[in-house]
Amino acid sequence: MESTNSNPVSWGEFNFDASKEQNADAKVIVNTDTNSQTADSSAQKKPYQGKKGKGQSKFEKLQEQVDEEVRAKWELEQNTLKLQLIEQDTFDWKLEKDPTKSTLRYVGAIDISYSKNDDRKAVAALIVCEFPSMKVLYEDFEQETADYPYIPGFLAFKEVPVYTILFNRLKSNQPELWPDVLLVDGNGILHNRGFGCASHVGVLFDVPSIGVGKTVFAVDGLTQLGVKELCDKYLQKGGDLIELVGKSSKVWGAALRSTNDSKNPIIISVGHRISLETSIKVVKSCIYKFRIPEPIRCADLKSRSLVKKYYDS
DNA sequence: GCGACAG
DNA sequence: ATCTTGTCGC
Repeated sequence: MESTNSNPVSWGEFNFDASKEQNADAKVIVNTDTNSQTADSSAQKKPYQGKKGKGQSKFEKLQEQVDEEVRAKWELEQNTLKLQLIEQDTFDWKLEKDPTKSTLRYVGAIDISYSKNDDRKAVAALIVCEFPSMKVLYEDFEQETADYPYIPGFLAFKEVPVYTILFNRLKSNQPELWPDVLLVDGNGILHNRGFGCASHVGVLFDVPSIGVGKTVFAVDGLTQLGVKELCDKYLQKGGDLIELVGKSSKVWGAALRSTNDSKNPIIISVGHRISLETSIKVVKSCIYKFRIPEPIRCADLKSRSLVKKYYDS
């Protein structure tokens, strides 16, 4: 009867079993240091390797921080999980009042902030807000030491471990607050393999999810600058939203000018079990007075203040 | 082949 | 992601 979320969750060579976390009051920090840096682990992982040549681009340097083997494994993992991806509304709630359906009630959000002194030290936060009041009903956070640096195209593999802990704790402590929809900082299907962090998290935890980014991930001809130009042109006409259509004519997401005076748009893409149309509605409804949707902003503020408190003070 | 790449 | 200074607006 636990088919919704398997526990423990495993990906790649790792296993995370947050069910071990007994001291699970929300708003209580539990330090789960899963990586004991034993000198002789069988690991062939080479995180945070130093750079090599000097003629390399930033991108090459990033890419070389994990083995070919690891990247191949990650791509396989993404392509496998992608088989479960659903890009349409698969839930029984509506944003509007509807006698035959329930109303959207819980909007979740996750975010991670990193130490300025140590790339690996971070604090992740999980927030659940009541919709549409945006009142915070639940907040939890977790310190972590990341196994890998940020690799474009593989963001999920850096962030999912700590999210797993947070979601398992939510499930065991306050299952009634399980989010109807989850906002993830990062992209959903707007990704070079069509399976960004938001989709990854959505499939893994079987929750409708939406990717909300602050910049454009270049794919299928879409670029930060190109979208920027389109937005400027479109905004002159008074619009607040443009679809992100790639050279292949595929619609990858949408750029939304979320507030009247925001210079840059936010990038919305389908995560899992939701359509782009509904994703846009949800995100718009979660904008309070800032460019970033309130739940994500709360998670961001929370994790940012804690990472400062625990690592940079 | 080269360049471009969420957080 | 993180670091910066000032500046505009409620």
